[in-house]
Amino acid sequence: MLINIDLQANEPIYEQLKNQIMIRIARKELKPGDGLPSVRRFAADLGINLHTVNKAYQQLKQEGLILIHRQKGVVINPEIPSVDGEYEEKLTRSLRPLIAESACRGMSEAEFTSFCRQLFEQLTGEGDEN
Amino acid sequence: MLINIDLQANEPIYEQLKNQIMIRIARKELKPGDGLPSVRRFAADLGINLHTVNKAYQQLKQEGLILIHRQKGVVINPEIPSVDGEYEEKLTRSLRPLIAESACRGMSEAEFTSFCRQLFEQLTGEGDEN
Amino acid sequence: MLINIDLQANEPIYEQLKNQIMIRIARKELKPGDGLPSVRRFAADLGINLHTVNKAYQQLKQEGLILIHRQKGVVINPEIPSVDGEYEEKLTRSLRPLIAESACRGMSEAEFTSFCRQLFEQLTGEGDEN
Amino acid sequence: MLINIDLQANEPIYEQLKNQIMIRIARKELKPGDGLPSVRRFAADLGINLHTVNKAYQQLKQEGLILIHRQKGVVINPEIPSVDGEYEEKLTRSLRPLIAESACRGMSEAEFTSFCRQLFEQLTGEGDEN
DNA sequence: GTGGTCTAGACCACA
DNA sequence: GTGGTCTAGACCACG
Repeated sequence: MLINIDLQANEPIYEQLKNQIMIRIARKELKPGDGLPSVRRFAADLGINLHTVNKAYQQLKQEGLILIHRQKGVVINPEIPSVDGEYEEKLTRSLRPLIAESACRGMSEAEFTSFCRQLFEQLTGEGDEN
Repeated sequence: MLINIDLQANEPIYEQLKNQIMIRIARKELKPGDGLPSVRRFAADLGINLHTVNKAYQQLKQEGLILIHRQKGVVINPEIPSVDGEYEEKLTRSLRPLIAESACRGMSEAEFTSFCRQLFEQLTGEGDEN
Repeated sequence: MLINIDLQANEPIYEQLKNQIMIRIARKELKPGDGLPSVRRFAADLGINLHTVNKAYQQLKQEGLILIHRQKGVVINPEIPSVDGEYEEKLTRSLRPLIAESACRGMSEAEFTSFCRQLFEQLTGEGDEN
Repeated sequence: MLINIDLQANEPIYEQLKNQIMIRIARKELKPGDGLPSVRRFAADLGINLHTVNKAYQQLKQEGLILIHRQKGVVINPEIPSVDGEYEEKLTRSLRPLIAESACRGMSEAEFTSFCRQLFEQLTGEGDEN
């Protein structure tokens, strides 16, 4: 579990943690059923507070990406819920301002989607490195 | 200047303001050289704090989207700086977590880029719809 | 806002708080749009920690019962979401064990529903006292 | 004894066990005098900890639903105590928040009691369905 | 040992 | 002054 936390960043630590876990799931470095460290263990490893890890876990749990299992501890949900209307709405709200600013700066639709495609491949592709 | 501010949203008000102005620029409802209301005027119109409008303006200025003249007031920058490395970095940082979560939920690259394309068109095209 | 917190009870404090607020909404002592104290104020009044109040508020917000408003602070949601399938499921999960135990002890269906009816009236009825 | 334990659920395992046993009693699948597996046996069958089964049994015993004989093992109490004031109090404490939340969401008294009636029938009637 | 809860005290972004 | 975030340290229920 190589996770890099930037304590100086504006992004809250629990958000960084959430995002890096999601990236690892997308990249299949973390597979459904895989275990995650306990809050205490993870907090110690990362040098952050236990509550901060807990907050990240709680949110991932609520989004259906992980399960908090009474015996096995924390595991990646084997059945991550697929995209629904609610998620599309949320995604739209996040994406719209980014697209707007890019358009302001003269990016064309093709350039923007190509930029996304690149990032997507970079994130999920070459998954066999692990 | 029809601006909708949602005081309940998690998004800070100054961000909402920034985003809506950028959307209007992208949509060409606001064209280079067009004027924006004064801080005081805008704050009064929207029923929000003067400092909040000011914060949005300052950030838009720093990103090069608007110019603040001491006398002529606030205008859309006729020469909005195009995309540079710094902006691409910022965009990447924002986009990556969104892509990661979408990938986790089973969205394919094609679906994601198509989703973006749709939003892009909706935002820039047919600007008279809203 | 007369709220009684029992620090000795098994029920977590934030749950007690949540429940008492919901009871007051059901009883129309708190009406849509009414304000609730700030977390700090409420915590001081109740003699509990600010985070405990915050936890109760966050959960009420997520259930759609309150709004956390950027200016006005915390208010009762004017449009509390009505019962949906998800809520019915949750209600079923809570109710089933209670019904099962009551049935074990010989309560008939009529007795149980009558018991509920009484409680319901006691909770919502005589609402004009305020 | 088909018992389903959900290790991911928020509900403690011993509670799940207690509830499912009570449901089976209510449904007359378990009749007064019927035997239950020994703690060891049950724990092994369910793949859970021995202490967990024991905790469920102890609570059921204390509530008068089962008897634990040193020799004859565990049996359903032939004379389950009927509803008393203490139980009514406990039931009220559990029911009140559920009623309050339902009322908040616009459920009428009739709807709530009808919901309960349905659950009650489903639980006690037609016991051979599951 | 695990997560759940609570407390206390601190800093920051927002308005 | 408000909520949002983070830290630290503590106790308890659960398994």
